[in-house]
Amino acid sequence: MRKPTVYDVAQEAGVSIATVSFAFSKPERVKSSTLAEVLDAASRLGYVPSGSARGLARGRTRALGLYAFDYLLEPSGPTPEASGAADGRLFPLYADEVQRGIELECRDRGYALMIGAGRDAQNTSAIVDVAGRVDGLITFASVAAPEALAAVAARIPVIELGGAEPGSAWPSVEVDNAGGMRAVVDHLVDAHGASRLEYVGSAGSPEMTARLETFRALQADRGLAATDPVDAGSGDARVRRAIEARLDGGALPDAFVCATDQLALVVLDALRERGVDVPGRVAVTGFDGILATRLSAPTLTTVRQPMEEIGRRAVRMLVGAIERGVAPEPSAVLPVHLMVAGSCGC
Amino acid sequence: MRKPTVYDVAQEAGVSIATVSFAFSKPERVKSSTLAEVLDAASRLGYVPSGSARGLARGRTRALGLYAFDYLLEPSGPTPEASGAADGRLFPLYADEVQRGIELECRDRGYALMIGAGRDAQNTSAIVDVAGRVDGLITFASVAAPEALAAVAARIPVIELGGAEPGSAWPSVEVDNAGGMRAVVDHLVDAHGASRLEYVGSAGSPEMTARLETFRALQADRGLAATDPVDAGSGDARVRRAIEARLDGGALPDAFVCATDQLALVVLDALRERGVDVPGRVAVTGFDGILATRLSAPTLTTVRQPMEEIGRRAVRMLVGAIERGVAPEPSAVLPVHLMVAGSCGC
DNA sequence: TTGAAAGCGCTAACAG
DNA sequence: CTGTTAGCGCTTTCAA
Repeated sequence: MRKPTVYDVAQEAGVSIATVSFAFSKPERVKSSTLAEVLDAASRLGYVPSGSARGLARGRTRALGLYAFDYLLEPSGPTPEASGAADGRLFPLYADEVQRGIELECRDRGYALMIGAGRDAQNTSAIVDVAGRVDGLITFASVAAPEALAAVAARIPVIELGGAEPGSAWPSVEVDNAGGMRAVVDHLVDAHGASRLEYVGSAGSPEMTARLETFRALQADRGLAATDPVDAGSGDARVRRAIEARLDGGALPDAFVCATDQLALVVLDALRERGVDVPGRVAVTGFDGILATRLSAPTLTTVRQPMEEIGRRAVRMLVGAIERGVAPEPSAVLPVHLMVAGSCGC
Repeated sequence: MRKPTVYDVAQEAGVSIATVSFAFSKPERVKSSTLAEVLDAASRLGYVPSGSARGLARGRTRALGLYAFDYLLEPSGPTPEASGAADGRLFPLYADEVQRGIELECRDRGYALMIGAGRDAQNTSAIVDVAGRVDGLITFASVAAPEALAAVAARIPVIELGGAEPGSAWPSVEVDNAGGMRAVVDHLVDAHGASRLEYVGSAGSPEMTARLETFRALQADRGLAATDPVDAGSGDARVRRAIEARLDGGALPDAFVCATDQLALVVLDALRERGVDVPGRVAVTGFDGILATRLSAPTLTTVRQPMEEIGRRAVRMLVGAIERGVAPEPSAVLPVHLMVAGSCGC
């Protein structure tokens, strides 16, 4: 007597399977006495409707998918030294905050959230696998192979967080990276008189590219000396080495403008190890506004993204498209805010 | 030409649907040239297999479910005053850390995770809804109606985090609440000579009950004066009021032993508002070991639970049961560690 | 208001 | 190695 189905419930209640189905999906269409009998029979049997069968028959699942980073490949968060604690990922990072927004909005809209993550970033089958189970998919920029995403986007609405490649058939939710970078550079130059700025970061996603390009354009616009960006690569080692090199060569800029908070925290830590005063001798800025920036010493001047709202917005766009049966609305660009703190000299 | 199916792919590749199916599920059983043709046809068409159909036919979904708290009903985290910041849920809480462990282990095991949360805690249909879509379900203690859980547990393996009611047909993953509470009380009494201890917390879940009962038993065993627990209820107001009352009456205990870190942070904050020195005039202890305890002033002495491991263990138990087709192994009890910090006087 | 019956897209015997 | 053929459990016209 395993796994009772509509047939079992129907038999138990002395009705047809159609009535059982109606009893659950459109209770108002069933005579109330019949309804009661069906519900009673169902609970007596411990009936649990099959989501798969329902999804197949309906053609919709009322679930959204999130294809996330492969955590293990991610940096483990602010370095222990920088955060003063021994564990790995102590503070919530950008992706965690965004995911939280997604979870909340899904709950609000009555959708379940299916989280999938492949072991290797460009794994086509993993993303297709989660796509096959949901009515709409959210993915972080540049974690899925574009061809796989294209196939998925042809079937269900897709939203890429942090900017889709230009020309993509699906929209994105991103922030005003250029505006944020401009606010940082303007502040550094206008309020603190900095002129030699060095960028720390690397390309790899539309967001990172936008930040770097904007930084370069600003240097040019303002007639500041162009500088080679410190390529962060993956892991902290390269950044630390680059900082060491600057120190040994005696060539410290007025400020390190970092592409992310995590990088900025590494820079801060590398500088502290060498006893370099921040912001006295060099300023440091971040980008994202994760919690750890408020707890570092000095606190980190950064650009705060509305992370929870990014997630919520993506869900709203998806649900709107799904329920109206249309393509999702065009990409959204959310505003950012400069948060001045100790690391720039304020 | 919407949503290509196995039939479309089969036609495009000139084979039968069975071959298409095999090409995806058991590639080694298909001649490699045929396999190539099928895969090629599939990608040409942008084929995305239907998870619903697959789940229905296979009888398994390779997804696990997590029925979470309804976040909005939750306290919004350490109070802003206590954490010194303006936002709501700034720090990851117990449930967040556990969820993280679940996500990681699911990813490691190749399972997708389906997250569901009802608007009202005892909502039977919401949990049954997620249960119908997955091969195994994890839920936090006391968030789901026992009858609903029982029905679900009769179909798929279920694990309750934080202790199932005695006599439940499903296992739980919990921690050594008694041992943790004993460590706290022993430390307070033996290392700090405290004798008048007041408990802050309330019942409501097996874990909370275990902590309170142990506290009482310890008071009795050690011949300490029995005290009425401060019933925390929901929200901080009652706790704050209780603290006020103690202060106004001049009757401060030697220590407030709190059932959770969040409560302890509220107590800490209420005491600070009144200028009461902690630990000078009264000690305070928590339970859980969330991040915020390391950042409060003073830092909080607490009992650290292996939160990530709790989540991981639950997933492992579930997957083991699913893949071996047996009932899950019996409940697991994980160890805890006393973390002495500033709030007890150390 | 209820029932009969035709799928939804895929898997897995079982044949060939 | 590949094709035929039943289902898997539910929804949803269309009739009654």
